[in-house]
Amino acid sequence: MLTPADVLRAAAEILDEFGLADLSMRRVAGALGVQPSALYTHVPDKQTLLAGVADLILAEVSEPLGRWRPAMEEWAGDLRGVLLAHRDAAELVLTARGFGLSRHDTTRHPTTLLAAAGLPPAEARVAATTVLHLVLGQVAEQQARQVWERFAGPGPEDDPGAERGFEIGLGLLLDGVETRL
Amino acid sequence: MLTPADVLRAAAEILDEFGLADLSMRRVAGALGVQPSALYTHVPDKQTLLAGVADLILAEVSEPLGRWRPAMEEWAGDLRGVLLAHRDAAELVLTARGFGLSRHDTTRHPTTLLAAAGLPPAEARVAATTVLHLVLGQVAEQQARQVWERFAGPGPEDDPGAERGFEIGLGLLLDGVETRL
DNA sequence: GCAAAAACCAGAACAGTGTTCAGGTCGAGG
DNA sequence: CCTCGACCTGAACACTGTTCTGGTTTTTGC
Repeated sequence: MLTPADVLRAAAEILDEFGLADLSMRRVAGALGVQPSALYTHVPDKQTLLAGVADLILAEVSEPLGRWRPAMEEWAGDLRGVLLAHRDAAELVLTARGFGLSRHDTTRHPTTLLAAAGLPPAEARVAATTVLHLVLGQVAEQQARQVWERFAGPGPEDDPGAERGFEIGLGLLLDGVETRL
Repeated sequence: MLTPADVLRAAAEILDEFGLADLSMRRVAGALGVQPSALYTHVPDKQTLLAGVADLILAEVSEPLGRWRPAMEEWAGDLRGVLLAHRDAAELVLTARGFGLSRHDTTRHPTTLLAAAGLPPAEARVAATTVLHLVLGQVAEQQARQVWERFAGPGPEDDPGAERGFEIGLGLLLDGVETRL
């Protein structure tokens, strides 16, 4: 017998192994040894399935405490690491947020972190989502390059310039936050 | 007789009118009074078509000059306005950048702007792409909400909070740039 | 001017997609 | 016991992007 959690897990494994483009309902069904139509007893449609997988991934990022700046740096770095650890994760999260049926409130923790540091609530919320967009944008671009390199690339070079760029961009934004305190 | 520009224009019109989800090759062909297979004489595949439409949209944003900060604010605001003027434009540009076959170098102008202001070239490039990601992320989220509101929403409320959030986020980032000068 | 080549388009087809629907099987509740 | 509901199969629908065969038209080379 199948459960919604089984379907989610199977979809997440297919995502990691074959990527978002090859994540079809038929493939998920095949991995579970079942007919495609059987999935719809546990999942309303593909969009909510994808949103569930996105939430599953986002649940992996930790919620560090302490002084606001190192905590924010750690949170952003952890988010980046989690996204990079799953194939096409950034694009998935972006589109899942687009569907609007993601249960995971990604900006909750960083918002409280910045608000506790003394930033006005409205600015804290905006700053948190800005950090999120920065990370999502950078990782999406990096993973898109990885897709392209899967066709013609020589090997999986880790591209340290990407991490350096991430740190610089995040530093700029957090410096801007610091002027507001 | 058809030209590649005709196909691009038709695709752009369908995007504005029906959205990215309904932008199919068959629909573009239908709008041009032609069979779907006829498109492939002028366009190699759908991905490059979408990239071309994205470039068409991005070509609309102006390249203001002058003191770096107001110029950056104007550029970012113009980019946001152009993206908001075309349905699903943010998602389109994000995925088109993902394909990597977009001819338009979106960050060229803001990078030179910041470099001319005295920012080190590496930081200038990163800061420019960070602003781009900020705008793309915010607009993508806003347009995703618009898609959802097309089903259940009462009317197209313009949501001034989104523009306010954009200004705050951009201000934070540019303040961070200012500390680097 | 004429033959050869290229460009252009129609129509059918292929393999695949998400989703729905009519049956059938099986375990739990009244 | 027997019904009801959950669960799954298998077939089907309406699409999608793309390719191939063929025919027509235009351009090119001599």
